[in-house]
Amino acid sequence: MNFSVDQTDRGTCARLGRLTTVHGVIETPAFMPVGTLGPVKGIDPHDLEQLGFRLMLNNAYHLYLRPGHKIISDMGGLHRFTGWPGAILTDSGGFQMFSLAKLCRITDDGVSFQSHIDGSAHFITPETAIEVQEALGADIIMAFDQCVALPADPGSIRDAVRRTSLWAVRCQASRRRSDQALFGIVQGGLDTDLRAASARDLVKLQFDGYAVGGLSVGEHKADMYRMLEATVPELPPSKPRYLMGVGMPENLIEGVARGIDLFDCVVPSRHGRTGWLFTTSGRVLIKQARYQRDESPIDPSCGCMVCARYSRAYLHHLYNVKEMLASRLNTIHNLWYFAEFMRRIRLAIAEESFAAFREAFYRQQRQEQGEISGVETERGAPA
RNA sequence: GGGGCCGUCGUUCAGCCUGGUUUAGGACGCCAGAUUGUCAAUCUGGAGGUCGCGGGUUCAAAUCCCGUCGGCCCCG
Repeated sequence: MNFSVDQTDRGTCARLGRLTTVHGVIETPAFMPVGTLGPVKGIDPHDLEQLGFRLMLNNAYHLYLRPGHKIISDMGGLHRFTGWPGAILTDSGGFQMFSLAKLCRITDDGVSFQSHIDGSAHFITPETAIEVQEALGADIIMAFDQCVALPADPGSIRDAVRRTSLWAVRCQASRRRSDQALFGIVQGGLDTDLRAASARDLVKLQFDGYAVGGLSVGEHKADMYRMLEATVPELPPSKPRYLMGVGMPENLIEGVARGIDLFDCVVPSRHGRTGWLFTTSGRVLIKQARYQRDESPIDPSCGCMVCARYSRAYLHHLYNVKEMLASRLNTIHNLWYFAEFMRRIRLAIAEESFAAFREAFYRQQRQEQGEISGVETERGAPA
C-alpha cells in the first residue's frame, strides 16, 4: 500500500489523498461500507463496484468464528472467497470483544472470551489477531486494541491506552506478511492528554496508517471532534488517518475538516435496511404512510439507479411487505448518497471550496429544521 | 317456513363453554423514537375498542337469558 497527499485545504486540516493498493486506487477522503461477514448486507460486489467503492471493511472477529480464517485462507483469501475485486480492510476484532463477546476477560497477555454464537471459549492475543488477519489476506489490517465503553473512569482508560500500546508493539513484531498495510489504533477515551499520548506511542512504531478508535460509542459529537483535534496533530501527515465507526454525514464533514482520510460506518447499510433513506433535503422514512401514493423518487436530485427507476410509493410498498428487494434498493440508494457525499467533499477540497461546502451543508440542515418547526407552529397555531 | 353459525380497536383474530385475576389481549397496520470499527432486512414506545343494538338475571356481564338488526350457511 502506498499513500500520498495531493492537496491540503487552506482553512482547515482537510486533505485530498490517494491510497494505492494492489486491488485498486482509493481517492481520499473516502468512506468504507461495512461487510461484517463478507458482503455488505443485502448487496453484492458488483453493486458495490457500480456505486464507485474501491475499499470495503470486513470483520476478523466474525470471520474467525465463522467460517474460520483457515477455511478462508484455504479458499484463496478474502478477495477470491467473496468475489470482491477491490481493496479490503479488516478490523482486528478489538471492538467486538468489548461489544459482543460474553464473559470477556482482558489481561496484558490477551483476551479470553466466549463466542456470541455458540458460547465456545476462545483466547485472542495481539499475535493471533495478526495471524487471523494475515490468513484472511486483506490489503489493510488493524492492530489489536482495547476499546473502552464510555463513560469510563480515568484509571481504566489509562489502562486501556497502556495495553493498546503494549499490544501495538506485539502486533508489529509478529507480522509475517509484508504485502499488507498495518494500522495502529489510538485510544484514550475523552481525555485529550491520553489521546495525544496514545498517538505518540503508536507513531514511534511507524505504522502504515493510524486509526482513531474508541469513538462513536455514544459520546457527544463535540467530544468526538475535540478528541480528533487532540489526536490528529500528533500523527505524521504522510500516513493515512482513519476514524473508526463514523458516521453520519455531519460527522464525515467534521472528520475531514480535522484531517481524517478514511471512515467506515454501518449507518448507510443498516439504516437502509430499516427504512431510513438519506437525501439532500433530509431523511425519508420510507415506511411512513405519507409515501403510499408518492410518485416521486426518494431524492429528485439523486443520480442513483434506484432514484432513476422507482417511486417512493413502490419502495414504501416493498418495505411494508418485507420484500427483500426493499433492503437491496434502500442500501444501494444510501450507499450512493454516501459515495456522492464523499465525491463532493473531495471536489470541494480540490476546488478550494471546502469551507463553502461545509457552510452549505449546515444551511441545508437549518432549513430542514426550520421547515419542521414551521409545520409544528402551523399545527399549534389557533385557526 | 325450520335449523345452525358469526358480529370484539383501521384490519384480522383470541377471550365467551366453566361471569369477577380484563383499566378487554395478540398480530398486522398507523404514529413516534432508537440505531455510528453490524449477534440487528432490527429493537423500543405510543395512540386506537363503552365487545352490533335493546332489555333481563346477578353484588358483578364481552362472557348467562330474551328480543332485535346485520352477514353467512344448511334443510324444505
